[in-house]
Amino acid sequence: MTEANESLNFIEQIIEDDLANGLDKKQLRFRFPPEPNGYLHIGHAAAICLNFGLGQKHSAPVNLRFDDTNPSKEEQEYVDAIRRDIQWLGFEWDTECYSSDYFQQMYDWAIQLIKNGKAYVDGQSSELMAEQKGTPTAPGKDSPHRNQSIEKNLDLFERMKSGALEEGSYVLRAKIDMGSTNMLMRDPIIYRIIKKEHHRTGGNWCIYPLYDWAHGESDYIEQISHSICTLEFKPHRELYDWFLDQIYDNSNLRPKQREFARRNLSYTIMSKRKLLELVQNKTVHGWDDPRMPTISGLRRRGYTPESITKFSEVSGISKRDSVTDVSLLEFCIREDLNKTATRVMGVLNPVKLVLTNYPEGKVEMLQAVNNPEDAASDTHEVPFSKELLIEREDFKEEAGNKFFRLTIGNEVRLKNAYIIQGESVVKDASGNITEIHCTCDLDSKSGSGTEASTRKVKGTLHWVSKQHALQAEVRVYDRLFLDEAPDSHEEKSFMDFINPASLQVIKNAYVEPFLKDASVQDKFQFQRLGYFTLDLDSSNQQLIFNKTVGLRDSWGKQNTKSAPNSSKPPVQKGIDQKNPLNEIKKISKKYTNLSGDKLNTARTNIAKLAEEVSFEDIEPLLATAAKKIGTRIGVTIALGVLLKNGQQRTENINAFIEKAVQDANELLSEEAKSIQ
RNA sequence: UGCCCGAUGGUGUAACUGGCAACACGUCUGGUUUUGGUCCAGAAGAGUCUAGGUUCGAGCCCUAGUCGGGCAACCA
Repeated sequence: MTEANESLNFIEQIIEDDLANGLDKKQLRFRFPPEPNGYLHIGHAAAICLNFGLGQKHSAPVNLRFDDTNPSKEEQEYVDAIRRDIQWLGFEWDTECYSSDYFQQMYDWAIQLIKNGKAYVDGQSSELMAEQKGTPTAPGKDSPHRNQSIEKNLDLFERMKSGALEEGSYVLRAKIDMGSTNMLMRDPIIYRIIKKEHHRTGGNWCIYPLYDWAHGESDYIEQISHSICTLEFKPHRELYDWFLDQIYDNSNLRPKQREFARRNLSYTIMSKRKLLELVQNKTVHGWDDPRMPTISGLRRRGYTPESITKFSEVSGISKRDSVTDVSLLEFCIREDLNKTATRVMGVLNPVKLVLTNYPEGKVEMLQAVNNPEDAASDTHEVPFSKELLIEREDFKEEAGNKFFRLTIGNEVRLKNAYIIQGESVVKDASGNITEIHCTCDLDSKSGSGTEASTRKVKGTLHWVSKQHALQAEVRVYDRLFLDEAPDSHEEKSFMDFINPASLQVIKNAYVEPFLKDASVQDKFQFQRLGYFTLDLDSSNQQLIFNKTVGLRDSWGKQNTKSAPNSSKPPVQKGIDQKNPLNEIKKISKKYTNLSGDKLNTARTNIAKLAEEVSFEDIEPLLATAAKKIGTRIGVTIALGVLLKNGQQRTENINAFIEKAVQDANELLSEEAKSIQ
């Protein structure tokens, strides 16, 4: 069961309450109900972790149910992708279900509804029905077919089912209340005719139930105790319950629907429809493009299941709409990969470095620790030679002393190797550096234990041996959108905010030969750069890495001038509240909650602030409601200061003080007496 | 001019169900470090949308308002 003081989110609380009120914990059962019309994304991960997490916590089964009631949008490809993603996240479902498996049962219940006079067939146009539906502020009008005979309804419904009627010509509607304040209760449609192959039932049916009819009834059939969905379904709950009322049998468990807020991530979108658009218009290369917020995109990018479940955990569950900063997700993957990723060296933007005093043709194999965070980790060998490649940004001919890298005349350490000193550069005709010449302190080899090897130098650079390095392609990703909430702008489309530089392909990066045998999805830390994952486009001939996420970079941060992805400066929203009167009010409001030192401090602060206010400021506060003790005390203290500074006593003041003196609150009356 | 949700540091969540607002991310210092990473130590940052009310005491309860979101698909 739960730990004593662990705080529960409101969904867990509801379950605890139900259990406390007599629900048998053996009856707990949850479900995750995706529609197979797209890939799962990081927002779904929240729902997956919630439902499966609840299952784990209570040892209760969780069904995976495909909500496949609309054959015009759903495909087997999506079913497969969804199954794969959930399994990859590490969750196991109890039963794999399909709403389509219940079509017959739902149909039978629909007949029952008709026979009970609770449903009717309507043959009006959708335009006409929409018109009759009214608006949120105006009630609807009854359909002319609302009261036609049960026999006629049965007959028409049978003809809908048999395929005798045209697609779109007739629907079955529940007979509820066209005047309801809830639009969903205004005789909602239960069945429509769709003459299209279904991915599971093929051509068996040409009528398909709508969400509201299918979902709750599926929950009931599966005996789901808690049907958890997102907030936009809140108004559906009334209908969910109404439908259940029609078919519910006392001997069964009655599911309940509860809603939580969907999770949004900054700088991306979470709508399956819009993600599909990105795929179809080729903005990205597919649902699993590493820039996509899909589970499969994140996986390909290099995110681990642990990082995603951790993200869901720390993000929490609530009922208010919010946008979680993508930096939290990045923190989660760095945290995981820091502990697990093998450290290697790779140079993305190479420049040649020659060690002038290192013997021509000599090759040394140096030892590199695989992961300093893991004491049990092994080492691997890295070849070292006279000609190396280093990162172009790691060298400047001259630089200030804040630059901890290579300059002419300065010493730096080559990671796992020697300390070197910059001597000279070779440039091409246009002045670009083509070679950097250095001398190497041959006594300073890492791990040799010599005095030279333990010398402190200002910086450490990563490098690869030019003749041994493997050429590799590296794909560097930036956020897909330039706006924090790209689909929140009414006047603009999310497409207007596409980041044109979201993908940078580096064709000629060089990595150490150790990576020759890396397999797809292997994750590495390229030291000083970030975490990289071998992409599935790799072959024996060509290594291709995805940059999963960079290392935290306090140096880069100082140097980038407010690029689009730098956070905005803190807003000084308190500035106009800093006026002394407001401060006094603020402090006063809480005055009676304080005691001891805090009380004294508050009193001193009010008195100090009072020096800066005039009686005109204070005067309106003399009328403060009797109950606002704190404010009255604050006013009294301030008044004391003003009087001391020569403020004339007025009738108002005297009346205020007199009333305060007589107040039951001691703090107040004492304060008032002192200035009486 | 309807109904239903929601409102706590920059962001996301807490607050033992009414007892002097906590955690994480982010930001900023300092220390350690053969990764400007990690790790360690510390700091700044909200008085809980507003106004009334109930209470000895309100972020939690009540009332009204403000702001944000949802609701008029034969989508889910």
